[in-house]
Amino acid sequence: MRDISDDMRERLRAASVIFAERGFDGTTIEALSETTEVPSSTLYYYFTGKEEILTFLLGDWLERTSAGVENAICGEGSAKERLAAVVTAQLDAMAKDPATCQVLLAELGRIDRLPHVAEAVRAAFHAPVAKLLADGIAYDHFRVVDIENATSMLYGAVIITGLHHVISSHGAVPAFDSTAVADSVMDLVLTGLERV
Amino acid sequence: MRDISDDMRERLRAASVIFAERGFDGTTIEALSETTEVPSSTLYYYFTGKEEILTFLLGDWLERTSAGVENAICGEGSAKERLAAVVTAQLDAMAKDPATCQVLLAELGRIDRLPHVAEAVRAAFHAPVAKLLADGIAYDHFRVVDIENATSMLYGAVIITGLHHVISSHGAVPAFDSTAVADSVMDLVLTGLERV
Amino acid sequence: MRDISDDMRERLRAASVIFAERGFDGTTIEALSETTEVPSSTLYYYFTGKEEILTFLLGDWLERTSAGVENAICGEGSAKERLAAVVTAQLDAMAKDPATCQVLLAELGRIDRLPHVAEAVRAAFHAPVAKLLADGIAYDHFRVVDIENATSMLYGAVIITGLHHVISSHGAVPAFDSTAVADSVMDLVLTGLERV
Amino acid sequence: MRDISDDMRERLRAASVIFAERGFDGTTIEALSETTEVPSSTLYYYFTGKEEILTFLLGDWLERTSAGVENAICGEGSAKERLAAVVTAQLDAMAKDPATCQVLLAELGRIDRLPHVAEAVRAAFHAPVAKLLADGIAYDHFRVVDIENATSMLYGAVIITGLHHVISSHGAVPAFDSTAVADSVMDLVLTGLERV
DNA sequence: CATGAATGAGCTTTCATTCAT
DNA sequence: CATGAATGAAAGCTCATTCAT
Repeated sequence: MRDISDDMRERLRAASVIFAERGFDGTTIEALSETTEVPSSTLYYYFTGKEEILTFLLGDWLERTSAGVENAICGEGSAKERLAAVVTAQLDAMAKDPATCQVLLAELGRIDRLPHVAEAVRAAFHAPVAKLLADGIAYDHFRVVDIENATSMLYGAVIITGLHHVISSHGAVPAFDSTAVADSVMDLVLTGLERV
Repeated sequence: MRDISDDMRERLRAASVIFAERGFDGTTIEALSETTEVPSSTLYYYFTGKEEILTFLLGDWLERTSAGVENAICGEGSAKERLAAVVTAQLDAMAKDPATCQVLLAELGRIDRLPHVAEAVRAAFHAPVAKLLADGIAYDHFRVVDIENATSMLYGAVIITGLHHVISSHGAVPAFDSTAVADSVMDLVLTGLERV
Repeated sequence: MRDISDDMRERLRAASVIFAERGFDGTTIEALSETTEVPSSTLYYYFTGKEEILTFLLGDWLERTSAGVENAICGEGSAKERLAAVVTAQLDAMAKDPATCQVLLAELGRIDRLPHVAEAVRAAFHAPVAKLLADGIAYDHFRVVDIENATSMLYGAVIITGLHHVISSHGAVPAFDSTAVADSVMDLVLTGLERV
Repeated sequence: MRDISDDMRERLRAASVIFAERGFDGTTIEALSETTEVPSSTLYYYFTGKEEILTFLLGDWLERTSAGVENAICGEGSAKERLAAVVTAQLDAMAKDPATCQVLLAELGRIDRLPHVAEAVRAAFHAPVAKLLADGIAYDHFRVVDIENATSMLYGAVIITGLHHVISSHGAVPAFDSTAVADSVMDLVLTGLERV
């Protein structure tokens, strides 16, 4: 993958929408070429193939997401507050770029074949949550739970709820109010369903 | 789709594995033909195409899952107990047929294009949970929460956690201990993270 | 080809229309099966294949046409009168069964590969005309012309004019007034264009 | 259809022969590819399919034929002389490119599905003849006849006679002496059969 | 005798990818 | 550096045909 000029980066944004609408295999290079107005052979000049374009788009988004999450995790506050900030950052990234987030989730099944992306997802979604759960337990703010399961559950709750709102939004940007959804998520996650 | 003989139904089971390994688009009819030992033209005799085969497999599994869930929801016990039973039934279906469940989740992004399947997923996963949440709130066993979000979260928590264990199991059947995972899920969902 | 029962013969009539509408290759056995309400494997029981069905239909029609033409040629009257009767008989056969006649002409290009049919066409169209031309010249009723060319021309004039009317008729039966068209054809053929 | 380079145009000539030998449906893209030495995917790059290749070939020939006919019709001389010139031009085009002309006639039955070609046939064959018949009648050189029928007859006489000679010639180029055949045709058409 | 079930053979079509310019 | 032109490879799909019953 060659260095991507800012202009090219800009044009490529539109490619996410095509991937989101048609899926990876349903998307032809020609379609990407038409949408981005970059000749297909030029796409090949910059990328080694369709998969690398996908990787680039996902990587770009995950990088930005990671940055936001990183920010949240390093902030002040208790584990609980920082966890809320992390979830908000994750949902915010989804709300702001619904197309890319939809692609990511649609291609979850393919992600094992894209180790670079899998690692970035781990870095942006799993790792911060796992860390804060551990911190919270260590500092006695959280109950002692199975961290592995809890991380999966939180990851699942966040992305599926986010995806639900992304799909319901039919392409609006931002797709939903990330703070409100994050509050709703955190409320359940922290307090649980049960009336005590 | 013609009537599927029992023999055919049996052979088709193997197709799920191929779909799980390679994804829908990565799976060729020829591959299904080789795996099932049914000539590709015979597959076309029974199904209109690859998509109908996928629909059949998912439908088959979702039907069985629905049956288990239906059973759980109709049982005795409080909303809380029945919710636990539902989650256990869902995770149990996943553990017992990891390949099909993996296919389903890998193709979540495509599911809008398969309305029949989308409806079956709703019937097997969303609807029962939404109903029990409403019941639990009505009978004052659960706190008042946003049912839409809570349903998405629970759905996400269950399937992503299940999927996590399915993938970790590398093809073992059953893929994981569904009761143990269900307990873990229910613990967090009912009580929440926060130490009180 | 086995003996065709009258019932079968009756049902097969409808097949001409399909051949006429879709052409030989565009017609599937399944389409013939549906139209005739004879199962495709039963068609194979009676015929060796699609081509034999076509041959049967054309042969059937050509036989009837030949019978009419034979009648005309054997009748009383001068070569001129009998030629008119032949042309009328040919056009009449076309008008009465426009579908089959359209198939015949659409498949003219294939006819060399169906020697049996080619021979029947010769018997029903060329030979009678050639014979009457020779007779007419011999009896000094006709000018001396190149019989080969004149036969082709007359054949072409008759079938193309007939086809023109068949196509214009859009499926009506009879497709046109064969006597009127025959008069028109004979007028030109006998007298020529030139004002003398 | 993309712009066809001269080289491509040259290679495509050979395709007519295949179409003539095997008919449209009997001709596979692969056969065209082998004959023209153009890879089948390249054929698809230039044409949308087999039908467009046929259309191109027929269009090419009809254009040239039309040019010759146009020339004849615009020439000096009486309607009679110009009609003879038109018929000669038509037969000459057939003699010079027997393969394409054979394809055209073999696919006459399909021509309604190729409106562009049907129109070109009309322009090259019917229209000029109809016009000259009308002219000849108007200037009192021809008897008053039904122009519609007479045009069909003349069209039929010309193409069927031409086709007869094309088939008899077994691929020789030119396939026959167009002037001689045209004379023969015109003799009959102008003077008629009847001895007066 | 007639037919439902099954399939071998093969064609059209698409597309990722290359490369000369 | 960027791209228009070209193509190899492979997939989906159709259908004529067979045969056990």
